[in-house]
Amino acid sequence: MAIRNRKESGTAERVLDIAERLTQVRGFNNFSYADIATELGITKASLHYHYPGKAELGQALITRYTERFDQALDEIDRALPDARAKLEAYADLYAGVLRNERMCMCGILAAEYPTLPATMQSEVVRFFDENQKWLAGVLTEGKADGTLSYRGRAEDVAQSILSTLEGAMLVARPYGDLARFDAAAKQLLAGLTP
Amino acid sequence: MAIRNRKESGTAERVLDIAERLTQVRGFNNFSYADIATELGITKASLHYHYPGKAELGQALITRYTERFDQALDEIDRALPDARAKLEAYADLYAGVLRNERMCMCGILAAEYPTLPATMQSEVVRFFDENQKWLAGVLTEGKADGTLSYRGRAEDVAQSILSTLEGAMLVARPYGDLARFDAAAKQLLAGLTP
DNA sequence: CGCAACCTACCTCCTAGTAGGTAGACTGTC
DNA sequence: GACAGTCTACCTACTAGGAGGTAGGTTGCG
Repeated sequence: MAIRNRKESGTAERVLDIAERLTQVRGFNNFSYADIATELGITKASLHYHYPGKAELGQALITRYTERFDQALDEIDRALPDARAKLEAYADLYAGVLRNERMCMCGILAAEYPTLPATMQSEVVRFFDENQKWLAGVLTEGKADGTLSYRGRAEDVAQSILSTLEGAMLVARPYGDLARFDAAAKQLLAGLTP
Repeated sequence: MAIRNRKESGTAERVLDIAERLTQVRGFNNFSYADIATELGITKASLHYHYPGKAELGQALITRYTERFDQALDEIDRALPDARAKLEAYADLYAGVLRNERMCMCGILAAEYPTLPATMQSEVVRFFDENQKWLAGVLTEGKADGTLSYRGRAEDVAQSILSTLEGAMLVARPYGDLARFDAAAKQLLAGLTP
């Protein structure tokens, strides 16, 4: 296959790479088309060719992010034996984002939520929903295989886990301190240990 | 005392009221001097009389917020008998903010952290530090009076509690669902029950 | 008077977005 | 194989509007 996959090497995708980083570091409202254009070495007008408006760019951003996250969850499901190991890998997914001095994209978009275009808002909620669904599945599995223990509905515990990890990222970033995140994650896991 | 406390009824304070609400709903970068001026019925130029720049306004915002939060913590300390009740009241402090469809100010500022003026950045960290210090005190007290139980250092658990509550607010807001926050808070408390 | 608290009238810079054009690669037809 | 038409990916040059901020004047009160 000599045909280059445009999706992986083309300008449109490189725009997303830059916009993704800027969003995760500064937030969706705190970078401009000019920032991307300068970094890419093209003009603002060319950006509008690829993404007619910032709303469309934003939607493409979340869609790709969610897809990749889903893939990562699939890989965890395939690679790891028990529910507890899956949960640890999930927390490490978040730690990895923080290691790059970024915040979870949907976490930062949640902070900006009321200012986002409607299309982006529903995608953010969908991201959280999917994560919680996956987590609830892992929790149910963990109760069955005996590697996890909790009281109440799996859905509620899943919400709580998601909240804790998003919050831990949020608070850890101003400190620039990964240990801070790890402490919260460890505490979380400890609370689910049989 | 016929002397009206300017700090409580004057324009400067009303500016802070509006800026505070706008910050907690939309973020510090997502409102303008014009927004405040329009709502207050004065001109932008007058705002600059009270707060020379947005950085100064922002600092005044955090300072007042932190002061009030500290007062609330003092009241909890005075009014409530045991550590567990204090912790519940602390979580309810957050729920109250969410009930007003707001996010914790320092939580939303943490999301915007890299874009904030340096003076505001250190105030945000100070807010978190003070909260964690207070929480660590309550946790130590709870271990002594037998109303709370946890493993590891009180400081680490305090970090974890703060993260969970901030995260629960962050995630609950897009859903406009207070129950979502309560579920996470309840889960948190359950994990600290002896 | 003197000062606090406002005002009008501006400025500069940055924002997303648009209009219209172009080089060059691709495609279909004779 | 050549030419016409079309498409992709960019460009220059521009717009309206909004951001924070400033200079200097006015008003009313102790």
